[in-house]
Amino acid sequence: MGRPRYQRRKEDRPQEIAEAAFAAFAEKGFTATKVEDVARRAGVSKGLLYLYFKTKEELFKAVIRGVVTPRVDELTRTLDDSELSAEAFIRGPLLTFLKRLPGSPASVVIRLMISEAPKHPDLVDYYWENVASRGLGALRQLLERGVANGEFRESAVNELPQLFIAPVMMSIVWGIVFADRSLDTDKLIETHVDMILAYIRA
Amino acid sequence: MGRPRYQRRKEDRPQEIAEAAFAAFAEKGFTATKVEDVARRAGVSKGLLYLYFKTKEELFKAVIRGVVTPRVDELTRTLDDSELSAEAFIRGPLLTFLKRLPGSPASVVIRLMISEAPKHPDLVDYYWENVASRGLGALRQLLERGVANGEFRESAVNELPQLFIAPVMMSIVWGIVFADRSLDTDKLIETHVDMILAYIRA
Amino acid sequence: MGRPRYQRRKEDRPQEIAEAAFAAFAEKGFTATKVEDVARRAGVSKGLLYLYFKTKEELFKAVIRGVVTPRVDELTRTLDDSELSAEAFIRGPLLTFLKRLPGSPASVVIRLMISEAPKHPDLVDYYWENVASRGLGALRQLLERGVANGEFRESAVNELPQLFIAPVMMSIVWGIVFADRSLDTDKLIETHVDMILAYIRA
Amino acid sequence: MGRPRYQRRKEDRPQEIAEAAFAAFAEKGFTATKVEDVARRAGVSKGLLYLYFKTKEELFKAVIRGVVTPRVDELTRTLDDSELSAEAFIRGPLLTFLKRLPGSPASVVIRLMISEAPKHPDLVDYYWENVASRGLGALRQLLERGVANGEFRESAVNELPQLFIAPVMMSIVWGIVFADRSLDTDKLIETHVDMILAYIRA
DNA sequence: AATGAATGAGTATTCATTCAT
DNA sequence: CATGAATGAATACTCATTCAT
Repeated sequence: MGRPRYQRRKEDRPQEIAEAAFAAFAEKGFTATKVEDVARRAGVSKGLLYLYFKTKEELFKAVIRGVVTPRVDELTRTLDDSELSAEAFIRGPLLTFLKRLPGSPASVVIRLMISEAPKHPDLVDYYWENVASRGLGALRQLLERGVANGEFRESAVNELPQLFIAPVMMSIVWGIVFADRSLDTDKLIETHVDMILAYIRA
Repeated sequence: MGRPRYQRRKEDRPQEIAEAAFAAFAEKGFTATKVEDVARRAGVSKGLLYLYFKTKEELFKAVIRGVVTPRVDELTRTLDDSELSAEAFIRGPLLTFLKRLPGSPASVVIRLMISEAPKHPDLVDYYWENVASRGLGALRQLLERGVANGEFRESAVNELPQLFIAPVMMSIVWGIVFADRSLDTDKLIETHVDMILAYIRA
Repeated sequence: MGRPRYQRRKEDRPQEIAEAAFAAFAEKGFTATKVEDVARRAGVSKGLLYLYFKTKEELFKAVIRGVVTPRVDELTRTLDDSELSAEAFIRGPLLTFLKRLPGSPASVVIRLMISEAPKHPDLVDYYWENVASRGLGALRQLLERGVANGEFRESAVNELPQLFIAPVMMSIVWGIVFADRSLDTDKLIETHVDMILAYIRA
Repeated sequence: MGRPRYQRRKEDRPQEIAEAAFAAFAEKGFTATKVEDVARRAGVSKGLLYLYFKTKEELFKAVIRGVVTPRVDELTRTLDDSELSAEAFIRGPLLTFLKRLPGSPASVVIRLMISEAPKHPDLVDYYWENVASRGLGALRQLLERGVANGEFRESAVNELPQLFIAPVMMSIVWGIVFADRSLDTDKLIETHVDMILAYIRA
């Protein structure tokens, strides 16, 4: 009450609010989350929230961007840096990355995108440009590298990098809908990657 | 104006209303759909809607059931009837069935389930019992038949029939989020099935 | 269902509906009673009810009149017929009559009048003319007879026949509000009458 | 128009709203009063009303409590303080108190209790504990004091303190139903008290 | 005469947003 | 900057009443 936590500076405020909002959206979804709850969670008044975010929608978009951008940067950085063979990269860093997704904030973002996409076309645009097309592009590049150095044969998989994502999406959706009815997510993804590699190996 | 204000059509009403509701939910989701809109779409007054469905939630559940039940019945009937080898069945009727899903009402149901699951646990239960577990059970049976008559080797796929569904889910989610940014859904599913068969063939 | 009960004749219908309405009003009050419930209770369709009573209000008024009229007639007849001395009459038939009121339909009518009076001035007029003023007039007459033949002294009671009714009203209101928290109604009324007689005896 | 649309007055609001609500309930009863009307009367928006009272029912209960509590406190205080003989007390402060009731807010509360009792059992409980049983208890005590110091004889009145209230209730009900058809309330109550005293004097 | 399907005005309640302080 | 009191548009649901059959 009396003491501000962490000697708060005004620069942190938007970030703090966005985090609170993310947590709230993760729990209840966008529509069901009340602006007041977000403010309370952030330890801030409603008025102040509106000082930084013009509307609830603005807040939503900011939150999505805030979560998504660093994550995609991480992915592309990983891909760029790698010195491994394509297969070794897929079995190593990529597999690790994919297996992490279902339990990560990314899964929350996907849930939010699925629920809200129809009402937020500009958010979809943003997501497309900054996440989907970049991610798929990176995957495509990886596959092409594999073909170029004789590891992989040409195949339809080259044009459908979504195939890599499919079991991740399956796991995420399963988690959203069936929460408690457990599915061995790791095994699903591993088997899937194994299968792809068997299929495209030269 | 042109039409009579009063139109007795007791038998058809529930069905008509449910169809209008399905269309509305498909467009805007459950929460964003106003009961009044559903009524208008059905060419009916709000009051009449409430005569047949006690609450908006009841209506929702009825709609889901109405879409889901016949579809699942179709699936299990298809599986039961078949005289084909497991692989022939997968490449034939099953592939056809899977390829149809992304453009079908099923995809709407899945979107609704994803958005509303957290608020409708009983609906999830219903969906689990009548769709998910039955569908997965049928797939598992099919794979076991393949193993039994020497077509398939024992493998992880047997325990993860979700792998069959993954590209369908991917396609559906893609369609929800990216609507217009086309994805060759058929090819995705075909390639995926091809890949699975190559993987599990004895 | 198939057989009409009691070989119903159309002449009885309004009466039957009114009785059903009275029962419903007694249970839930006027506002809380749905026209549909009345119709169901009467074993009749809503449409037919509206054939006999133009509005719910009409029905209400008819019901009040139907209950009230015969009861008042009984009272005035009792008073007119009597050959007894005033005190004997009071201790006998009148006391009996008063003690019966709290458990009788009259008490329902009073509850309804209290709740609905502000919205039904014409009903109040009817009630005043046919019940209150006639009843009070009869009581006044009785008291005057007692004075005339030397039983009672002149006193304020003559001008306030409401004093006779007071404990009855008290009992009725108590019953409405406290239903289960019992009050010995009979004793209350007896004591009260005893007290009055002691007070006015010459 | 003239007044500012915004008027911060946190402390007073609940009180102001409760008063407006009391006035509205007094005029039209609970059910017939629209929340919007209460808000308008209080010069406040619907939303603000709901900030202070969670539901219309809550508001109702708060109003009843607000009116009832001070009045009962006044009564019990009066009784406790008195140094008078029982009869002097009855003819003095008690008579004054009783004569005031029919024109006071208490009468509104009683009307509301009569109309709403069946739907608000918890309100009845509250009323019983805080008004009825306390009031009757005080009266009983007073009568016992009179008996103890030889002023009064033992009589049924001791167990039926409701007898004191009867003409007050009669007056209140008369006022509710017949509003304009005047009744000399004061005289009714005075005569009644006179009568009781004559009856129980030792 | 009799039915009950159909209507739609009416009402409690919620919540994003504003603005006096 | 910061607050949270205040606003009011939006929405699910009810029920007296009508009218095609």
